[in-house]
Amino acid sequence: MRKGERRKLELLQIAYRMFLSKGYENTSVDDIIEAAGIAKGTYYYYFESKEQTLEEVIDMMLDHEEEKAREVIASVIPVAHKVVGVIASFRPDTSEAPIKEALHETENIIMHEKIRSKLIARIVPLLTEVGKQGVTEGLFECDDIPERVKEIVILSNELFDGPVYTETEVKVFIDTIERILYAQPGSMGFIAQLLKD
Amino acid sequence: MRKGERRKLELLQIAYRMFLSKGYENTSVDDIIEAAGIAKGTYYYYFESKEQTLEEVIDMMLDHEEEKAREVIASVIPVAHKVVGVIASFRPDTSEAPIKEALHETENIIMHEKIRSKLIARIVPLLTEVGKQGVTEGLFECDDIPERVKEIVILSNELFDGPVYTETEVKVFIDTIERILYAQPGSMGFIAQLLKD
DNA sequence: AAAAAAATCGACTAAAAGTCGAAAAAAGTA
DNA sequence: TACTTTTTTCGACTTTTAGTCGATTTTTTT
Repeated sequence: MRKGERRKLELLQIAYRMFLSKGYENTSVDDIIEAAGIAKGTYYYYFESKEQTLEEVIDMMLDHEEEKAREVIASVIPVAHKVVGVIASFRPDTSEAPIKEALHETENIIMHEKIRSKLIARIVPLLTEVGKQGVTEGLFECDDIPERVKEIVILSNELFDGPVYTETEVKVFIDTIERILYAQPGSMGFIAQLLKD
Repeated sequence: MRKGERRKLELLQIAYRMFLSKGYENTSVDDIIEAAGIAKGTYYYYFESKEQTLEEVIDMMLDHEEEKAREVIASVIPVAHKVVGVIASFRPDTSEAPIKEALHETENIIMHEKIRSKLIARIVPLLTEVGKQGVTEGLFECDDIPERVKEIVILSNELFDGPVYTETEVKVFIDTIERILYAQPGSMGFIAQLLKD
Protein backbone atom coordinates (compact mmCIF):
# COMPACT_ATOMS: atom_id res chain seq x y z
CA MET A 1 0.00 0.00 0.00
CA ARG A 2 3.07 2.24 0.09
CA LYS A 3 4.24 2.18 -3.50
CA GLY A 4 0.87 3.42 -4.73
CA GLU A 5 1.03 6.62 -2.73
CA ARG A 6 4.39 7.54 -4.13
CA ARG A 7 3.22 6.84 -7.64
CA LYS A 8 0.13 8.97 -7.20
CA LEU A 9 2.19 11.86 -5.91
CA GLU A 10 4.53 11.46 -8.85
CA LEU A 11 1.66 11.48 -11.32
CA LEU A 12 0.14 14.56 -9.71
CA GLN A 13 3.48 16.34 -9.97
CA ILE A 14 3.86 15.44 -13.62
CA ALA A 15 0.29 16.42 -14.43
CA TYR A 16 0.71 19.67 -12.52
CA ARG A 17 3.76 20.66 -14.51
CA MET A 18 2.25 19.69 -17.83
CA PHE A 19 -1.09 21.36 -17.17
CA LEU A 20 0.64 24.54 -16.20
CA SER A 21 3.12 24.62 -19.04
CA LYS A 22 1.07 23.22 -21.90
CA GLY A 23 -2.42 23.80 -20.61
CA TYR A 24 -4.97 21.24 -19.46
CA GLU A 25 -6.68 20.73 -22.78
CA ASN A 26 -3.46 20.46 -24.72
CA THR A 27 -2.19 17.78 -22.42
CA SER A 28 -3.47 14.32 -23.27
CA VAL A 29 -3.53 11.40 -20.92
CA ASP A 30 -1.08 9.78 -23.29
CA ASP A 31 1.30 12.68 -22.77
CA ILE A 32 1.16 12.14 -19.04
CA ILE A 33 1.66 8.40 -19.09
CA GLU A 34 4.50 8.75 -21.55
CA ALA A 35 6.23 11.26 -19.31
CA ALA A 36 5.66 8.97 -16.34
CA GLY A 37 6.65 5.85 -18.24
CA ILE A 38 3.54 3.91 -17.32
CA ALA A 39 0.64 2.28 -19.13
CA LYS A 40 -2.87 3.61 -19.63
CA GLY A 41 -4.33 1.16 -17.17
CA THR A 42 -2.00 2.27 -14.43
CA TYR A 43 -3.06 5.86 -14.85
CA TYR A 44 -6.70 4.91 -14.54
CA TYR A 45 -5.89 2.81 -11.53
CA TYR A 46 -5.06 6.07 -9.77
CA PHE A 47 -7.51 8.47 -11.37
CA GLU A 48 -11.14 8.17 -12.29
CA SER A 49 -10.77 10.55 -15.18
CA LYS A 50 -8.59 13.24 -16.61
CA GLU A 51 -10.86 15.85 -15.11
CA GLN A 52 -10.54 14.36 -11.67
CA THR A 53 -6.79 14.56 -12.07
CA LEU A 54 -7.18 18.25 -12.74
CA GLU A 55 -9.27 18.69 -9.61
CA GLU A 56 -6.67 16.96 -7.49
CA VAL A 57 -3.86 18.92 -9.06
CA ILE A 58 -5.64 22.15 -8.27
CA ASP A 59 -6.43 21.09 -4.72
CA MET A 60 -2.79 20.24 -4.20
CA MET A 61 -1.75 23.59 -5.59
CA LEU A 62 -4.19 25.40 -3.34
CA ASP A 63 -3.11 23.42 -0.29
CA HIS A 64 0.34 24.76 -0.84
CA GLU A 65 -0.84 28.30 -1.39
CA GLU A 66 -3.12 28.22 1.60
CA GLU A 67 -0.15 27.26 3.72
CA LYS A 68 1.72 30.32 2.53
CA ALA A 69 -1.31 32.46 3.24
CA ARG A 70 -1.56 31.13 6.78
CA GLU A 71 2.02 32.14 7.41
CA VAL A 72 1.16 35.63 6.29
CA ILE A 73 -1.80 35.72 8.63
CA ALA A 74 0.26 34.48 11.53
CA SER A 75 3.03 37.00 10.95
CA VAL A 76 3.22 40.34 12.71
CA ILE A 77 2.55 42.88 10.01
CA PRO A 78 -0.18 45.49 9.60
CA VAL A 79 -3.61 44.13 8.75
CA ALA A 80 -3.74 45.95 5.44
CA HIS A 81 -0.55 44.18 4.41
CA LYS A 82 -2.02 40.88 5.46
CA VAL A 83 -4.94 41.39 3.14
CA VAL A 84 -2.60 41.90 0.25
CA GLY A 85 -0.25 39.16 1.39
CA VAL A 86 -3.00 36.57 1.52
CA ILE A 87 -4.19 37.45 -1.96
CA ALA A 88 -0.63 37.38 -3.25
CA SER A 89 -0.07 33.96 -1.70
CA PHE A 90 -2.62 32.53 -4.06
CA ARG A 91 -0.79 33.47 -7.21
CA PRO A 92 0.64 30.35 -8.83
CA ASP A 93 4.32 29.85 -8.26
CA THR A 94 6.13 30.60 -11.51
CA SER A 95 9.37 29.13 -10.22
CA GLU A 96 8.19 25.52 -10.00
CA ALA A 97 6.93 25.26 -13.54
CA PRO A 98 7.01 27.50 -16.56
CA ILE A 99 3.56 28.93 -16.93
CA LYS A 100 4.02 30.76 -20.20
CA GLU A 101 0.70 32.07 -21.36
CA ALA A 102 -0.99 28.80 -20.48
CA LEU A 103 -3.12 30.11 -17.68
CA HIS A 104 -4.37 33.06 -19.62
CA GLU A 105 -5.08 31.66 -23.01
CA THR A 106 -8.27 30.62 -24.63
CA GLU A 107 -7.33 26.96 -24.72
CA ASN A 108 -7.02 26.75 -20.99
CA ILE A 109 -10.42 27.97 -20.00
CA ILE A 110 -11.45 24.91 -18.03
CA MET A 111 -8.43 24.88 -15.78
CA HIS A 112 -8.55 28.60 -15.38
CA GLU A 113 -12.15 28.54 -14.30
CA LYS A 114 -11.75 25.63 -11.91
CA ILE A 115 -8.86 27.35 -10.23
CA ARG A 116 -10.92 30.48 -9.99
CA SER A 117 -13.89 28.97 -8.24
CA LYS A 118 -11.89 26.75 -5.92
CA LEU A 119 -9.60 29.62 -5.08
CA ILE A 120 -12.46 31.86 -4.10
CA ALA A 121 -13.91 29.19 -1.85
CA ARG A 122 -10.55 28.77 -0.15
CA ILE A 123 -9.44 32.34 0.18
CA VAL A 124 -12.63 33.97 1.41
CA PRO A 125 -12.57 32.33 4.86
CA LEU A 126 -8.94 33.27 5.32
CA LEU A 127 -9.48 36.86 4.27
CA THR A 128 -12.57 37.07 6.42
CA GLU A 129 -10.39 36.33 9.40
CA VAL A 130 -8.03 39.11 8.45
CA GLY A 131 -10.89 41.46 7.69
CA LYS A 132 -12.44 40.96 11.09
CA GLN A 133 -9.11 41.67 12.65
CA GLY A 134 -9.14 44.93 10.73
CA VAL A 135 -12.59 45.75 12.04
CA THR A 136 -11.45 45.09 15.59
CA GLU A 137 -8.54 47.44 15.10
CA GLY A 138 -10.87 50.09 13.73
CA LEU A 139 -9.31 50.07 10.29
CA PHE A 140 -12.37 48.83 8.45
CA GLU A 141 -15.66 50.31 9.53
CA CYS A 142 -18.20 47.90 8.14
CA ASP A 143 -20.13 44.69 8.67
CA ASP A 144 -20.57 41.74 6.31
CA ILE A 145 -16.90 41.05 5.98
CA PRO A 146 -17.26 37.72 4.13
CA GLU A 147 -19.29 39.30 1.35
CA ARG A 148 -16.97 42.26 1.11
CA VAL A 149 -13.75 40.31 0.95
CA LYS A 150 -15.32 38.06 -1.65
CA GLU A 151 -15.91 41.07 -3.85
CA ILE A 152 -12.31 42.08 -3.42
CA VAL A 153 -11.10 38.62 -4.35
CA ILE A 154 -13.25 38.59 -7.45
CA LEU A 155 -11.95 41.95 -8.56
CA SER A 156 -8.33 41.14 -7.89
CA ASN A 157 -8.70 37.91 -9.75
CA GLU A 158 -10.01 39.68 -12.78
CA LEU A 159 -7.34 42.33 -12.60
CA PHE A 160 -4.43 39.93 -12.32
CA ASP A 161 -5.81 37.30 -14.64
CA GLY A 162 -4.97 39.17 -17.75
CA PRO A 163 -1.33 39.60 -18.64
CA VAL A 164 -1.62 43.36 -18.52
CA TYR A 165 -3.27 46.05 -16.48
CA THR A 166 -3.14 49.80 -16.75
CA GLU A 167 -2.10 52.24 -14.10
CA THR A 168 -5.61 53.61 -13.97
CA GLU A 169 -7.05 50.16 -13.36
CA VAL A 170 -4.70 49.70 -10.45
CA LYS A 171 -5.52 53.09 -9.03
CA VAL A 172 -9.27 52.48 -9.23
CA PHE A 173 -8.85 48.98 -7.86
CA ILE A 174 -7.06 50.29 -4.80
CA ASP A 175 -9.69 52.95 -4.31
CA THR A 176 -12.40 50.33 -4.58
CA ILE A 177 -10.82 48.08 -1.99
CA GLU A 178 -10.65 50.96 0.45
CA ARG A 179 -14.24 51.88 -0.20
CA ILE A 180 -15.61 48.37 -0.03
CA LEU A 181 -14.01 47.95 3.37
CA TYR A 182 -14.65 51.51 4.55
CA ALA A 183 -10.96 51.96 5.12
CA GLN A 184 -9.14 55.25 5.43
CA PRO A 185 -8.59 56.81 1.99
CA GLY A 186 -5.02 56.16 0.98
CA SER A 187 -4.52 53.40 3.52
CA MET A 188 -4.13 50.86 0.72
CA GLY A 189 -1.97 53.07 -1.43
CA PHE A 190 1.08 50.95 -0.72
CA ILE A 191 -0.32 48.35 -3.12
CA ALA A 192 0.56 50.51 -6.10
CA GLN A 193 4.19 50.42 -5.00
CA LEU A 194 4.12 46.65 -4.51
CA LEU A 195 2.81 46.11 -8.02
CA LYS A 196 5.96 47.54 -9.54
CA ASP A 197 7.78 44.20 -9.72
CA MET B 1 -25.54 32.94 -52.85
CA ARG B 2 -28.86 33.43 -51.11
CA LYS B 3 -29.67 29.94 -49.96
CA GLY B 4 -26.42 29.74 -48.08
CA GLU B 5 -27.21 32.71 -45.91
CA ARG B 6 -30.52 31.27 -44.89
CA ARG B 7 -28.92 27.97 -44.07
CA LYS B 8 -26.26 29.59 -41.95
CA LEU B 9 -28.84 31.52 -39.99
CA GLU B 10 -30.78 28.33 -39.49
CA LEU B 11 -27.72 26.50 -38.23
CA LEU B 12 -26.86 29.31 -35.86
CA GLN B 13 -30.38 29.21 -34.46
CA ILE B 14 -30.27 25.47 -33.94
CA ALA B 15 -26.84 25.61 -32.37
CA TYR B 16 -27.93 28.47 -30.16
CA ARG B 17 -30.87 26.55 -28.80
CA MET B 18 -28.92 23.36 -28.28
CA PHE B 19 -25.95 25.06 -26.65
CA LEU B 20 -28.24 26.84 -24.27
CA SER B 21 -30.41 23.88 -23.38
CA LYS B 22 -27.88 21.05 -23.37
CA GLY B 23 -24.68 22.98 -22.97
CA TYR B 24 -21.89 23.49 -25.48
CA GLU B 25 -19.79 20.53 -24.50
CA ASN B 26 -22.72 18.15 -24.36
CA THR B 27 -23.79 19.11 -27.85
CA SER B 28 -21.93 17.25 -30.58
CA VAL B 29 -21.67 18.39 -34.15
CA ASP B 30 -23.58 15.24 -35.00
CA ASP B 31 -26.40 16.42 -32.76
CA ILE B 32 -26.57 19.69 -34.65
CA ILE B 33 -26.50 18.21 -38.12
CA GLU B 34 -29.09 15.65 -37.16
CA ALA B 35 -31.41 18.36 -35.88
CA ALA B 36 -30.79 20.35 -39.04
CA GLY B 37 -31.11 17.33 -41.30
CA ILE B 38 -27.83 17.94 -43.12
CA ALA B 39 -24.56 16.12 -43.64
CA LYS B 40 -21.26 16.65 -41.87
CA GLY B 41 -19.71 18.26 -44.89
CA THR B 42 -22.45 20.83 -45.15
CA TYR B 43 -21.89 21.90 -41.57
CA TYR B 44 -18.20 22.39 -42.18
CA TYR B 45 -18.96 24.29 -45.32
CA TYR B 46 -20.47 26.96 -43.09
CA PHE B 47 -18.25 26.73 -40.03
CA GLU B 48 -14.55 26.30 -39.59
CA SER B 49 -15.00 24.45 -36.36
CA LYS B 50 -17.42 23.77 -33.56
CA GLU B 51 -15.71 26.42 -31.48
CA GLN B 52 -16.14 29.01 -34.20
CA THR B 53 -19.82 28.18 -34.24
CA LEU B 54 -19.92 28.95 -30.55
CA GLU B 55 -18.24 32.29 -31.11
CA GLU B 56 -20.76 33.23 -33.76
CA VAL B 57 -23.66 32.08 -31.64
CA ILE B 58 -22.48 34.23 -28.76
CA ASP B 59 -21.90 37.24 -30.98
CA MET B 60 -25.40 36.87 -32.35
CA MET B 61 -26.80 36.64 -28.84
CA LEU B 62 -24.88 39.71 -27.73
CA ASP B 63 -25.96 41.68 -30.80
CA HIS B 64 -29.51 41.13 -29.71
CA GLU B 65 -28.82 42.05 -26.12
CA GLU B 66 -26.87 45.13 -27.06
CA GLU B 67 -29.87 46.32 -29.03
CA LYS B 68 -32.04 46.00 -25.96
CA ALA B 69 -29.45 47.87 -23.94
CA ARG B 70 -29.37 50.71 -26.43
CA GLU B 71 -33.10 51.11 -26.09
CA VAL B 72 -32.68 51.44 -22.36
CA ILE B 73 -30.02 54.08 -22.82
CA ALA B 74 -32.18 56.01 -25.27
CA SER B 75 -35.21 55.95 -23.00
CA VAL B 76 -36.07 58.74 -20.58
CA ILE B 77 -35.53 57.22 -17.15
CA PRO B 78 -33.19 58.18 -14.31
CA VAL B 79 -29.53 57.42 -14.91
CA ALA B 80 -29.34 55.04 -11.98
CA HIS B 81 -32.10 52.98 -13.58
CA LYS B 82 -30.26 53.00 -16.87
CA VAL B 83 -27.22 51.48 -15.23
CA VAL B 84 -29.31 48.63 -13.94
CA GLY B 85 -31.32 48.35 -17.13
CA VAL B 86 -28.24 48.00 -19.31
CA ILE B 87 -26.85 45.27 -17.09
CA ALA B 88 -30.21 43.51 -17.05
CA SER B 89 -30.39 43.66 -20.84
CA PHE B 90 -27.43 41.34 -21.03
CA ARG B 91 -29.07 38.49 -19.18
CA PRO B 92 -29.84 35.68 -21.64
CA ASP B 93 -33.42 35.49 -22.71
CA THR B 94 -35.00 32.49 -20.99
CA SER B 95 -38.10 32.68 -23.14
CA GLU B 96 -36.44 31.78 -26.45
CA ALA B 97 -34.81 28.60 -25.26
CA PRO B 98 -34.91 26.60 -22.08
CA ILE B 99 -31.67 27.30 -20.27
CA LYS B 100 -32.08 24.85 -17.42
CA GLU B 101 -28.92 24.76 -15.43
CA ALA B 102 -26.84 24.66 -18.58
CA LEU B 103 -25.22 28.02 -18.17
CA HIS B 104 -24.25 27.47 -14.60
CA GLU B 105 -23.02 23.94 -14.57
CA THR B 106 -19.55 22.55 -14.60
CA GLU B 107 -19.94 21.03 -18.02
CA ASN B 108 -20.56 24.36 -19.63
CA ILE B 109 -17.49 26.19 -18.53
CA ILE B 110 -16.22 27.09 -21.97
CA MET B 111 -19.41 28.69 -23.16
CA HIS B 112 -19.87 30.42 -19.87
CA GLU B 113 -16.43 31.92 -19.95
CA LYS B 114 -16.63 33.02 -23.56
CA ILE B 115 -19.89 34.76 -22.89
CA ARG B 116 -18.37 36.39 -19.88
CA SER B 117 -15.40 37.91 -21.61
CA LYS B 118 -17.27 38.97 -24.73
CA LEU B 119 -20.03 40.43 -22.63
CA ILE B 120 -17.65 42.56 -20.61
CA ALA B 121 -16.06 43.92 -23.76
CA ARG B 122 -19.47 44.83 -25.12
CA ILE B 123 -21.13 46.23 -22.06
CA VAL B 124 -18.38 48.41 -20.67
CA PRO B 125 -18.52 51.02 -23.46
CA LEU B 126 -22.29 51.24 -23.12
CA LEU B 127 -22.19 51.62 -19.38
CA THR B 128 -19.41 54.14 -19.66
CA GLU B 129 -21.74 56.31 -21.66
CA VAL B 130 -24.40 56.07 -18.97
CA GLY B 131 -21.86 56.60 -16.23
CA LYS B 132 -20.60 59.79 -17.78
CA GLN B 133 -24.15 60.99 -18.04
CA GLY B 134 -24.41 60.36 -14.30
CA VAL B 135 -21.27 62.38 -13.69
CA THR B 136 -22.67 65.26 -15.71
CA GLU B 137 -25.82 65.20 -13.66
CA GLY B 138 -23.80 65.23 -10.48
CA LEU B 139 -24.97 61.79 -9.37
CA PHE B 140 -21.58 60.13 -9.55
CA GLU B 141 -18.68 62.13 -8.23
CA CYS B 142 -15.68 60.37 -9.68
CA ASP B 143 -13.35 60.02 -12.64
CA ASP B 144 -12.23 56.87 -14.46
CA ILE B 145 -15.72 55.78 -15.37
CA PRO B 146 -14.67 52.96 -17.72
CA GLU B 147 -12.62 51.26 -15.04
CA ARG B 148 -15.33 51.71 -12.44
CA VAL B 149 -18.18 50.39 -14.53
CA LYS B 150 -16.03 47.45 -15.48
CA GLU B 151 -15.67 46.55 -11.82
CA ILE B 152 -19.42 46.76 -11.42
CA VAL B 153 -19.99 44.51 -14.40
CA ILE B 154 -17.55 41.95 -13.06
CA LEU B 155 -19.22 41.93 -9.67
CA SER B 156 -22.73 41.70 -11.05
CA ASN B 157 -21.68 38.90 -13.32
CA GLU B 158 -20.35 36.93 -10.43
CA LEU B 159 -23.41 37.62 -8.32
CA PHE B 160 -25.94 36.59 -10.95
CA ASP B 161 -23.93 33.73 -12.38
CA GLY B 162 -24.73 31.39 -9.59
CA PRO B 163 -28.28 30.17 -9.25
CA VAL B 164 -28.57 31.66 -5.77
CA TYR B 165 -27.55 34.74 -3.89
CA THR B 166 -28.21 35.79 -0.31
CA GLU B 167 -29.87 38.94 0.86
CA THR B 168 -26.64 40.07 2.42
CA GLU B 169 -24.78 39.62 -0.83
CA VAL B 170 -27.31 41.81 -2.57
CA LYS B 171 -27.15 44.43 0.14
CA VAL B 172 -23.37 44.59 0.02
CA PHE B 173 -23.39 44.57 -3.77
CA ILE B 174 -25.66 47.61 -3.85
CA ASP B 175 -23.53 49.38 -1.32
CA THR B 176 -20.43 48.60 -3.36
CA ILE B 177 -21.92 49.98 -6.55
CA GLU B 178 -22.77 53.20 -4.79
CA ARG B 179 -19.32 53.49 -3.33
CA ILE B 180 -17.45 52.59 -6.51
CA LEU B 181 -19.32 55.37 -8.31
CA TYR B 182 -19.33 57.80 -5.39
CA ALA B 183 -23.10 57.93 -5.56
CA GLN B 184 -25.41 59.11 -2.80
CA PRO B 185 -25.82 56.38 -0.16
CA GLY B 186 -29.15 54.69 -0.77
CA SER B 187 -29.47 56.00 -4.30
CA MET B 188 -29.19 52.45 -5.66
CA GLY B 189 -31.43 50.91 -3.06
CA PHE B 190 -34.18 50.37 -5.59
CA ILE B 191 -32.16 47.44 -6.96
CA ALA B 192 -33.06 45.33 -3.95
CA GLN B 193 -36.71 45.77 -4.82
CA LEU B 194 -36.14 44.90 -8.47
CA LEU B 195 -34.41 41.68 -7.56
CA LYS B 196 -37.54 40.28 -6.01
CA ASP B 197 -38.83 38.66 -9.19
C1' DA C 1 6.06 -20.82 0.99
C1' DA C 2 1.47 -19.90 -0.04
C1' DA C 3 -2.28 -16.78 -0.35
C1' DA C 4 -4.12 -12.34 -0.82
C1' DA C 5 -3.94 -7.72 -2.19
C1' DA C 6 -2.05 -4.06 -4.84
C1' DA C 7 -0.16 -2.44 -8.96
C1' DT C 8 0.75 -2.71 -13.88
C1' DC C 9 0.11 -3.78 -18.61
C1' DG C 10 -1.58 -2.78 -23.35
C1' DA C 11 -4.79 -4.03 -26.73
C1' DC C 12 -9.34 -2.65 -27.45
C1' DT C 13 -13.69 0.30 -27.61
C1' DA C 14 -16.27 4.46 -28.19
C1' DA C 15 -17.18 9.11 -29.13
C1' DA C 16 -16.41 13.04 -31.41
C1' DA C 17 -14.14 16.56 -34.44
C1' DG C 18 -12.68 17.36 -38.67
C1' DT C 19 -11.31 16.11 -44.03
C1' DC C 20 -12.04 15.45 -48.83
C1' DG C 21 -13.26 14.36 -53.39
C1' DA C 22 -17.21 13.62 -55.86
C1' DA C 23 -21.98 14.66 -56.97
C1' DA C 24 -26.09 17.47 -57.15
C1' DA C 25 -28.32 21.96 -57.32
C1' DA C 26 -28.40 26.73 -58.47
C1' DA C 27 -26.96 30.70 -60.97
C1' DG C 28 -24.92 32.88 -64.79
C1' DT C 29 -23.99 33.27 -69.85
C1' DA C 30 -24.21 32.82 -74.80
C1' DT D 1 -32.30 26.55 -74.45
C1' DA D 2 -27.71 24.41 -73.79
C1' DC D 3 -23.47 25.28 -71.70
C1' DT D 4 -20.36 26.56 -68.04
C1' DT D 5 -19.29 28.03 -63.56
C1' DT D 6 -20.22 28.55 -58.83
C1' DT D 7 -22.43 27.17 -54.75
C1' DT D 8 -24.09 23.75 -51.91
C1' DT D 9 -24.49 19.10 -50.28
C1' DC D 10 -23.18 14.48 -49.33
C1' DG D 11 -21.20 10.74 -46.45
C1' DA D 12 -17.49 7.64 -46.01
C1' DC D 13 -13.09 8.07 -43.98
C1' DT D 14 -9.29 9.67 -40.81
C1' DT D 15 -7.57 11.07 -36.47
C1' DT D 16 -7.40 12.00 -31.85
C1' DT D 17 -8.29 11.04 -27.35
C1' DA D 18 -10.66 9.41 -23.14
C1' DG D 19 -11.75 5.52 -21.00
C1' DT D 20 -12.35 -0.07 -20.27
C1' DC D 21 -11.07 -4.65 -18.99
C1' DG D 22 -9.20 -9.06 -18.26
C1' DA D 23 -4.77 -10.97 -17.74
C1' DT D 24 -0.29 -10.71 -15.56
C1' DT D 25 3.26 -9.27 -12.46
C1' DT D 26 4.79 -7.38 -8.20
C1' DT D 27 4.33 -6.56 -3.44
C1' DT D 28 2.59 -7.43 1.01
C1' DT D 29 0.52 -10.32 4.46
C1' DT D 30 -0.09 -14.57 6.93
